[in-house]
Amino acid sequence: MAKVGTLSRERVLGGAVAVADAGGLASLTIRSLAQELGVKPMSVYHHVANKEEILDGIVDLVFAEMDLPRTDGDWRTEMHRRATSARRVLRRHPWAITLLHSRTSPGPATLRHHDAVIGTLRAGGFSVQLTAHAFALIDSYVYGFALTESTLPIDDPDKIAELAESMMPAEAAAVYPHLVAFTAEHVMRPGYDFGDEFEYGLDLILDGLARSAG
Amino acid sequence: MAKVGTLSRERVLGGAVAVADAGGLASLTIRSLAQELGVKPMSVYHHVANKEEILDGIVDLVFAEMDLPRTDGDWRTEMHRRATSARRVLRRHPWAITLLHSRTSPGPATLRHHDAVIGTLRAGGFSVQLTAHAFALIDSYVYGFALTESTLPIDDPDKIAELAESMMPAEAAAVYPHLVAFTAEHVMRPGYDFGDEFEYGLDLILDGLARSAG
DNA sequence: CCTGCTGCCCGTACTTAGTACGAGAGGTTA
DNA sequence: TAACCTCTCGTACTAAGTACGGGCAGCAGG
Repeated sequence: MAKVGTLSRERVLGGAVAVADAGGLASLTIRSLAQELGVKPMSVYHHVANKEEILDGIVDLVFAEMDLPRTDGDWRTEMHRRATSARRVLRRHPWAITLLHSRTSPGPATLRHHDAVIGTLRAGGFSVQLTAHAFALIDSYVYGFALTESTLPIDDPDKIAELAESMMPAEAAAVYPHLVAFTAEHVMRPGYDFGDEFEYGLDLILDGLARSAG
Repeated sequence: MAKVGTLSRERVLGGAVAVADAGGLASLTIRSLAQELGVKPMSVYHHVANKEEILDGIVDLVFAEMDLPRTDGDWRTEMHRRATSARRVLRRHPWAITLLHSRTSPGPATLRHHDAVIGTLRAGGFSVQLTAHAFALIDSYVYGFALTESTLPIDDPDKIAELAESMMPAEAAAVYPHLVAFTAEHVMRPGYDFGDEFEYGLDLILDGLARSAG
């Protein structure tokens, strides 16, 4: 698509994010990436060793987009802000959610992010033990929520009712009575938005942690 | 590997789970699956339409392994049991976690599972609204935790310290002070096991829900 | 007992993807 | 000007999904 100046590692990774955003992780191939960058496939390999390195690189780019909590701020405010930001970023790059966790070589932005989270909790008076609890709990929730959310046809609540209906033929009511009733009474109501659940869970978790932190 | 009798959809899906368990999702190819089943690649296609259908199928097999909550039991006990079971199953089949959420056509075991969860919450006195909250919260936590856990070199806590050390060169202490300190004070302690965090978070969440349920 | 149908298995081959190898173009330095 | 980099790309090999059609085995009806 856009071809400006020379290739570089930054342009390669930026292009990779653009391709993944546009067509999902599966559409990110060396060839599609090269086309996006206006070069031939093998040119890419002068800036990254292999595709793995591209994946590691875009994961770090995604982490870089998330707000860092401030160590000197109120822990609860900061945790809430960073969780909300993380979720927003993962909504923008749904492909990143599974990728984040399949990579084992974290980049600098990733490490900086975790450092800030731990630092904020410790500064907020959390013991090492409680920091570990909070870290695991909040992260699991945020990623898990994003993961669940990513499978829904986002940005179009109307589609959800449609989808739900197609998944639930009439016979289903006999076999899955609770699921069908729940869908009818809640999911298919106008104004339903799964994303609204995020705040509830996050607040419940932060309340629980606040109680433990004393 | 094992060749007994004729091929069938069941044997195909069972073989696919075995291959994925042994070598990860990436190792599951039509060719590797055929070899596991003792047949040639194209034979598989007489029992499933394509690879997508295999993926949908093994997701449903995984759901089938999880304990169902009992509608007539105490909601808290049942939710705890099913969350623990789900986590255990996902530990056994780590490849399933991301797969669960990339599939959009749920099978019967999947639907039955969700039906039982919703039914148990409603029977436990949860309003429709609160059921939605609880469902999203618990599931997000369980899947998110499993996702995080799946990236660790499981079943070998000693390896974790080693890994942590390799990820943290000496210079890192200056750039990521909190992360390095936390790792030294907590992660690298003998007896550390990330999996232990699961109970803490689950109890905190169930406590919070119990408070809301009144 | 033969004929033909049907279900299952497989041989062949096409397509897409990652990427090794090495050539060549252009600029830089000695 | 010659040796050297740096970057790009042409060619081609390998692995994977799977379309297409052939062949075989077992069963049904004549």
